[in-house]
Amino acid sequence: MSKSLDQIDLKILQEIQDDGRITNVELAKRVGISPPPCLRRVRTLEEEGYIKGYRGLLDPAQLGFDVTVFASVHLSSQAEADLRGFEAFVRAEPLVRECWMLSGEVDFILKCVAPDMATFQNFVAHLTAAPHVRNVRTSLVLRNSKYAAAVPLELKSAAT
Amino acid sequence: MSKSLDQIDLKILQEIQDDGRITNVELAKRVGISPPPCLRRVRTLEEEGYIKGYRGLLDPAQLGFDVTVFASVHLSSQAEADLRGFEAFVRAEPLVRECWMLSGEVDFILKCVAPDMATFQNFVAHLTAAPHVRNVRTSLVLRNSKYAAAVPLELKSAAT
DNA sequence: ATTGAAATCGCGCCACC
DNA sequence: GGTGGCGCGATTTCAAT
Repeated sequence: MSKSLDQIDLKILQEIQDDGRITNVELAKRVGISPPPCLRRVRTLEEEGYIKGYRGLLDPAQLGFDVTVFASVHLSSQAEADLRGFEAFVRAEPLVRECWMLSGEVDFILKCVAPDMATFQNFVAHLTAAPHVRNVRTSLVLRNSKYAAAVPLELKSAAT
Repeated sequence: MSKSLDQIDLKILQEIQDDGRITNVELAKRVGISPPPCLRRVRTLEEEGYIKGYRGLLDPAQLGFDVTVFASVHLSSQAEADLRGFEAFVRAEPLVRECWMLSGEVDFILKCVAPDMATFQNFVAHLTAAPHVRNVRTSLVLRNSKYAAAVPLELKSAAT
């Protein structure tokens, strides 16, 4: 299915990660090939799963979502079925934007976004009452210091 | 600068957040207006800062970045200058993809991505030695349970 | 087998109503 | 907010290496 990527593929991924709306013509110019093979490479990268999708980045604060909170959740059970149950719960909760299962003392970390504190507190009440939730610790985000794209491709560009 | 958004604007933002490469023609069809005014709205939303950019989403695991870690960092100083200094440090570190300043007992939470554990551990050594870093606690991500777009616009679509 | 060149087709984007 | 139209980019076909 997926073979090795050459330098051109890596450059394509880097450009697309940086600007999801770059035109194929411009992309081809930047990576040093002509548009048709460039487009074929992009399609292949999409099909093979390197590119999972494209998103517009919205500004939560400007849209009235002033409250961002990280929540650490500890469950009373680590049985796979219970973990799956908790994942289903957070997937159904619009306020939860990201959920990561962790090793160590905390089982899950949630990134939550809400229009105001009251809405968030109401959600925390639901969260605390969810099955097998033993402990919830929340930390309010004061400000975002860095928000880079998901993959540090520059670490790989150097390698062959 | 920014006024209130109507239902059409919200629908546009939702579609763009979901698919950053949607064509203007398709977008116009979905929100129920013709392409030219639709494009004008998008440009306005971009200029006013509701849309901050567009990104392709890459799959870290498929690209050989198998290690995702959340790091909690506690500083020995909360002076603004020292906070800014720490922010400058993480912005220069490719492994750090996100950094959030928090209220409560932890000062910062970092989302880090690395190709392997050795690379990450090497980074932690640098991090621990950074100015005013008192304490670092790391949690390895076992799996990602949810990764939604940044803003839960569906919470606002209902409102007028 | 993969690239690049040419040609077609649809979209982005500007005019104006 | 809608209509019309021009030019560019996306996409396919095909020749060439």
